[in-house]
Amino acid sequence: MNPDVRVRFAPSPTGLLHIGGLRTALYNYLFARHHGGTFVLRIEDTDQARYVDEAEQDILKSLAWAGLHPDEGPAVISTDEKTSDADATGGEAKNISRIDFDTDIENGQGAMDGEMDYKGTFGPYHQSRRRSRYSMHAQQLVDSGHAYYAYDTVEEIEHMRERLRTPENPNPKYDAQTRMQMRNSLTLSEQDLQELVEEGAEYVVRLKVPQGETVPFEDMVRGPVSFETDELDDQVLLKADGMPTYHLANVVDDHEMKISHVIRGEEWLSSAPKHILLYRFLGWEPPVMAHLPLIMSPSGGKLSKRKAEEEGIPVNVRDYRRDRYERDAVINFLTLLGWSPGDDRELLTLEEITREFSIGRVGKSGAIFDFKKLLWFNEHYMRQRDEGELAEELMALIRERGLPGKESLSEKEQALASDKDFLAGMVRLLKERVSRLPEFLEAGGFFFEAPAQFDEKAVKKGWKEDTPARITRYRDQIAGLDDAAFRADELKRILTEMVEAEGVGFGKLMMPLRVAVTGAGSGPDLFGTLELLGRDEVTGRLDAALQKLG
RNA sequence: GCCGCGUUCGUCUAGGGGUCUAGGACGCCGCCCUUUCACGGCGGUAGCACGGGUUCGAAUCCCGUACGCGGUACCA
Repeated sequence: MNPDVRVRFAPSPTGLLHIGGLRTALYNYLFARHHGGTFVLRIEDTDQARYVDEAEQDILKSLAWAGLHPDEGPAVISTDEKTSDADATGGEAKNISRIDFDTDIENGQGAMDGEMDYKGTFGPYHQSRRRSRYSMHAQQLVDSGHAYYAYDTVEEIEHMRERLRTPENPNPKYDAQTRMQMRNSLTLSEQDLQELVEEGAEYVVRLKVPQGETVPFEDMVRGPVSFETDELDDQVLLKADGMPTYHLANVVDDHEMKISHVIRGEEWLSSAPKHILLYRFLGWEPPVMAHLPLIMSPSGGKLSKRKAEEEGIPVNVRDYRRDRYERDAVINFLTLLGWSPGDDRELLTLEEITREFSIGRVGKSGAIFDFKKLLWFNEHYMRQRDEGELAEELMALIRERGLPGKESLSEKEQALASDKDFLAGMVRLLKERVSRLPEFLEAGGFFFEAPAQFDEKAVKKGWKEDTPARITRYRDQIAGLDDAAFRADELKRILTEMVEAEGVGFGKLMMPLRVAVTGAGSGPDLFGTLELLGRDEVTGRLDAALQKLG
């Protein structure tokens, strides 16, 4: 147990939580829990232009759904959604403190104005509320000669790039070579500078990257990595709107929040040297870094929203929540996308994973999102669950979105949809045949309503001239059964007796019976289905089918 | 273009010089079970990117090539 281990998940509220983001959060969580450390959630809302209002709530809810409860960070505000609080390791909730930030409310962002609930004492956990710290440290960097003010407009920078752009160098940098040709505190005269300040000209603060240095560091996933400073550009640290860029904010916050390990996606690897430089110039000890391999789309490349959707993969965690994926399945699947316990085990609980997790066993190469495998995990965990529980979820699902392909529910459907025993019966019959909860409704539509049409192929194959007579005889037999006798085994007994007496195969009667009652040529156990439907419903459907099919 | 990172069955991976004629899982195919379809059981298919080294011996170490991915913003 190492209480000094402090990690953070630091999403930007520019959109709904991405499934790849969830994995990053998961690995941070696992690392923290494994070491008995602290899992911090920090909101990196420094990009005003891309801020999405609902994003933060979505992040909070998605993490809660996944069972990854931060020890520190913004508290979940609305609790309208059913979430499982079962934290596998029973991570005790730390005290919730109500903090009032007088100096940091300078940039109120609507609902985030004023007081806010945070867990933990290193807050505020919104970067937009920590502005004064960034400008203070930016100033410190300027004073120590490691950063400078730049007054170039975006147009001027673009002109510089255009001027210098060649086929060999398509993206000229603002660096040691070019900065002396630009308008900044390194090139402008004292007087010009003074004037600019007086007229309140917009400026940014840029990192003054030293020349000819090698920045080596040890990555927990990749081992030794190094970059040349000549390849880096003079990264903007403080934007013209006064907000810090990710690079500054992330370094300042990680230091102030005593983050010991930075575990993030590989897309950050190339900016790691800039961060190392910042730590050095600020006189701080950098945290240990770990860059996780990316999750890839089946067609290659980062699993982007567009790509994923083209390939039928849900990307937003919200999609998984909405379609009632099993939490354990998603976690199990995501865990194994880049990590393995080192042996043949694949079905692992959060508790087991937490116990055994180590960054050392994280792979180095990108992992393609194998949707079919996720489905396999989902089936596994779903089938393990209690039928009554699944029935209740189905009930909620129907209440939320009705039945597939239906505008509204009839009175009868309404009644069935709120009959837990009926739904549990459906679950029992369909459990082994569906991959996701909503599929119960798709595969079991006939439980709610008699078939409007009959599968053509099945009719052609099973409905012969002598069929109606046989169906009628069976119908009449079971119509005489009282409620207690209308049971699967009895219904089967009767049918068996009948086909044996007639000297024909079982399917001769079973098949058309299935078509008549369910409309399809295949499906769940027929006799269980008949029992669940009940005598009156079954005989009614048989009468209707006899009429329609002749 | 430049920089960085990576490369074991279609996919996720085990493997860290000999025990590898490379193991598991998903997928796919076949067989069995069976009232259909599933589930389940059994079996099968398929891989060390390529080329050089090092070594008695390389999937494992080194170099190069190819390919892939990421970065190259006043986005994160």
